[in-house]
Amino acid sequence: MATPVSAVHPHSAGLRERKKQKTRDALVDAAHRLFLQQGYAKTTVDEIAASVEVSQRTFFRYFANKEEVALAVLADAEETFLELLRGRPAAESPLEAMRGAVRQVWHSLDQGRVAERGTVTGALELFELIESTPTLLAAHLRHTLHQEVEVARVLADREGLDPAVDLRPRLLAAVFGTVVRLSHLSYAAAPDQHGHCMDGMLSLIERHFDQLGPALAGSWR
Amino acid sequence: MATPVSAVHPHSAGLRERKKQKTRDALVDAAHRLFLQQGYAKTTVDEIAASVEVSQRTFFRYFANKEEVALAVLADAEETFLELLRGRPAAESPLEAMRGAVRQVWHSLDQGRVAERGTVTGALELFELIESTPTLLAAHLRHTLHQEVEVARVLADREGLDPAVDLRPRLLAAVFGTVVRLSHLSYAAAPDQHGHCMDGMLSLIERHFDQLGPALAGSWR
DNA sequence: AGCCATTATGTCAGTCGCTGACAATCGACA
DNA sequence: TGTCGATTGTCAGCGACTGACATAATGGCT
Repeated sequence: MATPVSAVHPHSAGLRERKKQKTRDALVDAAHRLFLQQGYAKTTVDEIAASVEVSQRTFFRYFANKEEVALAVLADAEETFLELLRGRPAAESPLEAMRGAVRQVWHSLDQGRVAERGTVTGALELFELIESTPTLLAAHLRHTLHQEVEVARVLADREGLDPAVDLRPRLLAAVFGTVVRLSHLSYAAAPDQHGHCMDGMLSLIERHFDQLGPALAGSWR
Repeated sequence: MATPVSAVHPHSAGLRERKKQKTRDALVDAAHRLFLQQGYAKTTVDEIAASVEVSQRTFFRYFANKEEVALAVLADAEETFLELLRGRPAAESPLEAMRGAVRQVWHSLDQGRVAERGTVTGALELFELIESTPTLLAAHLRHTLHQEVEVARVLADREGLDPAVDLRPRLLAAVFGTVVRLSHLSYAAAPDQHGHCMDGMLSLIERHFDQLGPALAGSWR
C-alpha cells in the first residue's frame, strides 16, 4: 500500500517488514505473469504460491482472495490518486482538481513510481486482462465504486459540504469515474491510434470530457 | 426471461415448459427467502435446492452460479426496461425517452408485472441485500455495465448513430445508470422520507437529475 | 550470547461453489 | 405403445477459501 511513513531507521523499518514486502511483491509479480501467460481462470492459487515457494495458506494471509492479487497494483494507483487529489490547490474547481490529479497519476506511473511495479504498458495489459475476465471485472467495478465514495468525500471536504446532504460530490465523482473508464476502454480498443504513451491516454480523457456537455444536451442533432 | 412469444397453445406451450418455469420460479423464491432470512453467505446452494426438492446439479442447470439466482428478478426488470425504451416515441430526446421508460418500469413493477415475482417492496429488500453483500454487489455492477452497453446501443439506433464512433450514447447511458443507482441508495437509506411507494422513488430520481447540471458546473458556491 | 514474546509460516482437515460424465426418467409425438 | 430427445439425479473430483494447531523465524531485553 504505497509504503507507509516508515523509513526512519537505517534498515528501513526492520528486516521483518522488508521480507514481508518482498514476498508480497513476488506474489503480485508471479500472479501477474501467470495470469497474462495462461489466463486468470486457468491459473490456480497453488501455482502462484508454488512459484514463490510459499504455501497456499500464506498466499491467503496476504490477499483475501484471488482477485485481490490481480488488482493490487490498481489499488495502489487509486490510493495515489486520492493523495494527489487532496494535495491540489484549493483554488481549483472540483473538476479542474480531478483532471489535474489524473494527469499526475499517469506521470508518476510513467516514471515507474506508484509501488514500483506499475508501468504504463503494464497497466494497459492489466486493463485488458480485467475486461476479458468476468470475475475480475466485477471485482474491479466494486473497487471503483468504493473509490468513487472516497473521491466524493475528498471533494466535499474541499468545498466544505456535507456529502450526505449534497449530492453533487457523489454525482461528479461517478461521472468522472465513468469518463476515465470509457477512456481506458477506447484506448485499449486501439492503442496504436493514440501514440502508445501517457499523453495519448490523457488527451483521450480530455476529449471524452468535452463530449459530456453535448451528451447531456437535449437533442443530439 | 419475461416469457417468450409462446402462449399459442391451450396448455401454454406444453407441460414441459410450464414445469421448468415452475421450478425456476420456485428456486428464485426459495433463494430470495433464505437470503433475506439468514444472509447470502450463510445460505448454501444445497439448502436452496433441497427446499425445492431438487438436486444441487439441477440448480446449476438453471443458474450459472449462486449470484445469478439472487439477481434474476433484476435481470427481468432490466430486460423490460430495454423493451420499453425501444418503444418510446422517436420524437423524444434520448434523456426524455429514458426518463419515460424508468417511469414505466416502476409502474409495471407496481402492478405486479415484470415476471410476476417483482414487487416494489421486494425490489427494495433486494437492493438492500445487494448493497450489504460484496459478492452480490460486484456481480450486480457487472450486470449494470452490460445493461449500459445495451442501452447505449438502443439510443444510438434511435438517433441513427454509430456507437463505436460517437461517444455520447455510451456516456449518457452511464450517467443515467449512475443517477438511478444513487437514487436507489438515497431511497434505501431513508425509505420513510419518500413515501414508501413508487412515486417517492420517481421524484427522487427526478431531483437527482436536476442536480446533474449544477454538479458539472465549474464552481459549486 | 541467551531467553522470551510476538509474529510469520506450514500442515491438515474440512466446507462450499461448481463441473463433467454417465445413467435413469420423463414428456412429446408418431 | 414405443421411440427419441430433453430433464434430472448420482457420483466423483477440482479449486477457492477457512479454522485450528504446530513450528519456525524475528526483534527486544538482559
